[in-house]
Amino acid sequence: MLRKVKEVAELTGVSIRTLHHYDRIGLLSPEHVTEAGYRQYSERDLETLQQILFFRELGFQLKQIGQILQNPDFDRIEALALQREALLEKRSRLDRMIQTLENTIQDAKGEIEMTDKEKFQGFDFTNNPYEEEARQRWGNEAVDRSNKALADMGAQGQKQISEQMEALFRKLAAMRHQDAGSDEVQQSIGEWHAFLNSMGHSYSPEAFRGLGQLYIQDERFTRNMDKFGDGFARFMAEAMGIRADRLQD
Amino acid sequence: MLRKVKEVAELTGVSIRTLHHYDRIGLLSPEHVTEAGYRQYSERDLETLQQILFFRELGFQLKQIGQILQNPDFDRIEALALQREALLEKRSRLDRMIQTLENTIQDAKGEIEMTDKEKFQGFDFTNNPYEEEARQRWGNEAVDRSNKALADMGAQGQKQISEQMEALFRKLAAMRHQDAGSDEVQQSIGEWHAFLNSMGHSYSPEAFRGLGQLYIQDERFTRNMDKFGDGFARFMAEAMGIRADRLQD
DNA sequence: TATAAAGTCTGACGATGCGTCAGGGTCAAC
DNA sequence: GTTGACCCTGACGCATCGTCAGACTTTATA
Repeated sequence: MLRKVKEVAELTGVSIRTLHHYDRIGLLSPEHVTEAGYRQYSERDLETLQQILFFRELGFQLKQIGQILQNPDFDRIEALALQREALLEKRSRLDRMIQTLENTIQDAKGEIEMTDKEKFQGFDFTNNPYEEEARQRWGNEAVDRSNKALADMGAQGQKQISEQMEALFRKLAAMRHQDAGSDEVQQSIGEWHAFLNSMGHSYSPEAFRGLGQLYIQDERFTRNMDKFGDGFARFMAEAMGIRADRLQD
Repeated sequence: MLRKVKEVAELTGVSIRTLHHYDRIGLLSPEHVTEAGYRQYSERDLETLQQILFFRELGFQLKQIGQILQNPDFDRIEALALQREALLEKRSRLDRMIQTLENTIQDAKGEIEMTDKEKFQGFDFTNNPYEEEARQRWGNEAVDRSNKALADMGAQGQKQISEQMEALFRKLAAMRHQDAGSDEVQQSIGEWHAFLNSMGHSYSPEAFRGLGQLYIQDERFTRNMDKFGDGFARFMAEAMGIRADRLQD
């Protein structure tokens, strides 16, 4: 069943102009177009649109959304699950804001006292929902560096991503005999997490740790990583928060 | 205690550039500026910034926020209370989205079936959080007309607001012998609500009805409105949803 | 106290995500 | 075959900052 723009617009709440725009930028081109150039949206197009709207709600940029959707191993159900987590997170941020607001009201009435910091709880407007967590865990510099690296990449014409990854891995591999908990290591791990997130993966802290598990449990990963040096996979896992005492020796 | 930009930025999570911007457009100019031109934000500035961020979170445009804040009878506590309501509303929208998402996951797995409409529940991206309610109650045309009128106003140089209000009142007054529930009257009431909302007041449906109460309970209002015709205040109250049987005769 | 490092300023240009015409074609119904 | 509702493609505009660049000020360090 095919629908024209107006119908889609009414059904979904986005404007016709928005649909045009998404078509133009290649984010969502209707499956069919009549000879006269009329857009005809299929059921699948609607699914895609729904995906787009979810990601948009989460603060992703349209360009990123496009990349995510056309990624060959994009798994819709997995994405939905991730979005669910992110929305829940967003809701708790809202809850914090509401709490802040209620406190502020009492503060304004002179009933309680608030520090300035408390007055802005819940107001972090980072694009990536997990970025703030990352900041708290690893400090701002690492995240900023990583963000900047990405910005430069986008700006100056797509310096190979794998190159960046490898560089980061080599850097980490060089530290593989240090304490996995050391500041230096943790900084780089932070960069790694931020890097993954900015690639559109959006790992929550737990998911990120889960990734660490994978590095040592799935031997395809292990083998690949150990190319960077013996025991590198284990080192990474440890650095990513997998407890050493849970690793079999 | 005065703070410089960086400190404020870190405290509140907004960028320095944003602070510059808000200064430039006159939305938030720091109370003090050093001889060298360094911005110095006072405690009150921070309060204002907090207000701004709340309104921003609610989707207000900076221009509107400016108007609201500099309105002489802007009551901070009242505003905070209104914001609280709006945030709660926003949260329930989020809840609806989460619900939609969870259903979609099941739908994708083939466990349940969803209509297309259901797949987009919670995705209305109107700027004014109450606009959708207004649309449901009074239909799109009235709201659109009102929005357009405002747009024109802004565009073509500030046709006097009071003029618009009066015109609308006169139009309503002309109908004051009709049934307050008639379509025609309700349309105009819809315009009135939308008009108030777009002025930055953001009346929820209940608050709007409360306003109706005011028209007949506070004699300053009553007197003023009855200038448009005898019994106009009562007519308005009724049209705004105050039940006739609660009016003393 | 001199110098470096960190912070700040003011332009100015750019990006994002559409809104909003204008001008013109298409479709369905009567 | 005319009307009215829809649709199309430009093209411009706008809000809200991001992102330099170039220059100045303040703070920390040696």
